[in-house]
Amino acid sequence: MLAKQTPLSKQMLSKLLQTSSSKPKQLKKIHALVLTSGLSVKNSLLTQLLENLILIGDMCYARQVFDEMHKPRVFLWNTLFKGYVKHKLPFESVVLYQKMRDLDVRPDEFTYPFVVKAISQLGVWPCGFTFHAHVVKHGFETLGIVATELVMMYMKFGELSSAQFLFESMQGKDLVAWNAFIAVCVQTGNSALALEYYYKMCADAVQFDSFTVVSMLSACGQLGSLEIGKEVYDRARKEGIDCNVIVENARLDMYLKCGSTEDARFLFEEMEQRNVVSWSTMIVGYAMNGDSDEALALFNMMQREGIRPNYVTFLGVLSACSHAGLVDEGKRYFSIMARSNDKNLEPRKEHYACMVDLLGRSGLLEEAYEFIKKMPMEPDAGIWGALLGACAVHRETKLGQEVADLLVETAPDIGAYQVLLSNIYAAAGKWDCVDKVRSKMRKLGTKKVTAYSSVEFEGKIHFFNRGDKSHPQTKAIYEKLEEILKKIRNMGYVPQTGSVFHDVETEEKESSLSHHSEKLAIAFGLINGRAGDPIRVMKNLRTCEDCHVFAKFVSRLTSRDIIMRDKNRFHHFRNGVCSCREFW
DNA sequence: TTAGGGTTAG
Repeated sequence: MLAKQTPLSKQMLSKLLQTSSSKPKQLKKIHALVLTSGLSVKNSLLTQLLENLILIGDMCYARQVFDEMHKPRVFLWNTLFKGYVKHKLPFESVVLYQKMRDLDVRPDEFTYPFVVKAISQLGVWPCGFTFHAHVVKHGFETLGIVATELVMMYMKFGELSSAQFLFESMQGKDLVAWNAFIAVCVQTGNSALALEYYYKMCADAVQFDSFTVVSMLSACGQLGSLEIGKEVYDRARKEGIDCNVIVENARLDMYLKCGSTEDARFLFEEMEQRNVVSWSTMIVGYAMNGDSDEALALFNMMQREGIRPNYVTFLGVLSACSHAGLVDEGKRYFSIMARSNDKNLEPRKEHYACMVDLLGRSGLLEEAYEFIKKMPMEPDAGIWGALLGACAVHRETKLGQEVADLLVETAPDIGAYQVLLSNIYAAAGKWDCVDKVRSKMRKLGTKKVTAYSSVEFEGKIHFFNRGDKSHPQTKAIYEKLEEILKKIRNMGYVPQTGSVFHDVETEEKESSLSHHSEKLAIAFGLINGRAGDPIRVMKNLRTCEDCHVFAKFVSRLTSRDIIMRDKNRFHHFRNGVCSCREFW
């Protein structure tokens, strides 16, 4: 198709570029033709080639082509920045920016949105500060789009107050700026702040749209606020906001994250349009809520309906197998992925982590270890963490220690792993080793996350820490707790002081065990909620064994369902039994 | 001829 020696006209080359836009080999040949064509319009052809290369993601080649250009204009620099952002190559962006400065090319209003986003991706805080200064120097700070990117950058760096300050001082914020801020709050785990700004937005009479609704539903899912979530959606409906499949998927997810599989299923059946995200959300949600049978049934139904699963769907399927201890099924699904010709279904690290979790939970620790060794990619902290978790469950001190040593190399500052290791030692009664881990954590300044639980009541979320006495109803809560403890002790409840899953916090005296955040939250729920309604408790960390036993007894004593979401999964307590069947 | 916002997983 490509003539070898005859020089081609610009039009022909341009046409060729259009038709070979996604064929790397062809692009290379055309590139050579452009260079030897002797045409005076090389830059416009190279621009076209550059765009094609960015499209197919060959950023190295794109950079090479860019470097061959004669004095590229700013928009070309911007095009390359855009490519780096798209393909998440922030470091290359910074290098390019430096080159731009060296060559005295003035960035324009379009440059900074890309560059600031690149810095967000890079995640190096001092860099963010420096780039903000550059933006100010070039006078682009007041530009809405740049300011929005800056706000998002600060938020992603965890600089909440700076982000808020910047956002507040933005003049003439439009809907997109509000949505961006609310979305980034949710993405960074600051859902309560997102809620606050949603109310502010309403107070400022800014009309929200479907983007706002999605972020809010997502925030409510994170917070476990079923009431607020329903309220936001109803309001959106009343105001005539278009509730497309993305909104409905977000609503599905909100229901599932609040532990209401009934609401989710009802909606799922009613939905006019369902895509792979809808199905995956349901499967993942069922797995999270401990209904593995339903998750797998849905997966089969999905295939019968000819919906192609994606890698998230398989994460849900594998996690369903893991929570139900279905080792053989898990292996079978994993091999379906491994054998698939679909490049998108190749098992990723997360799938390997799921398999390690599945094997490990079922006590097949050696097999899990072997599985890791045979992985085609370098195991990361998540993989070792899964094995360490399994070692904790099965009190495998020796392997646990080995894994912990490896983990310290991969992820030295993740407190959760240190806590797991110390739990392993504690369960084995090796208190001297426990002390060693603890003092190491202190020395390294490893932060442990403070545990808290929350309950939503009348559109407000009530938070509790361990031994919390700040709630207005403190007196009543503690009295209720004492009353229940007395009653369930008579039913046979014994505090589980030597729990495997005890967090650093549970290491305190037994008296503090009885004041764990989830117990306070349950007591609060018993005082305030309507009889017959389930009590929904959300916990930011994994729940401890004692609270698990406690909740079982309370559900039997009071005939109320307790739905507790911890960091990993749900526990639905009913009449003394937990849906997790002790498998967590 | 370019720029800011949304759903599943982590």
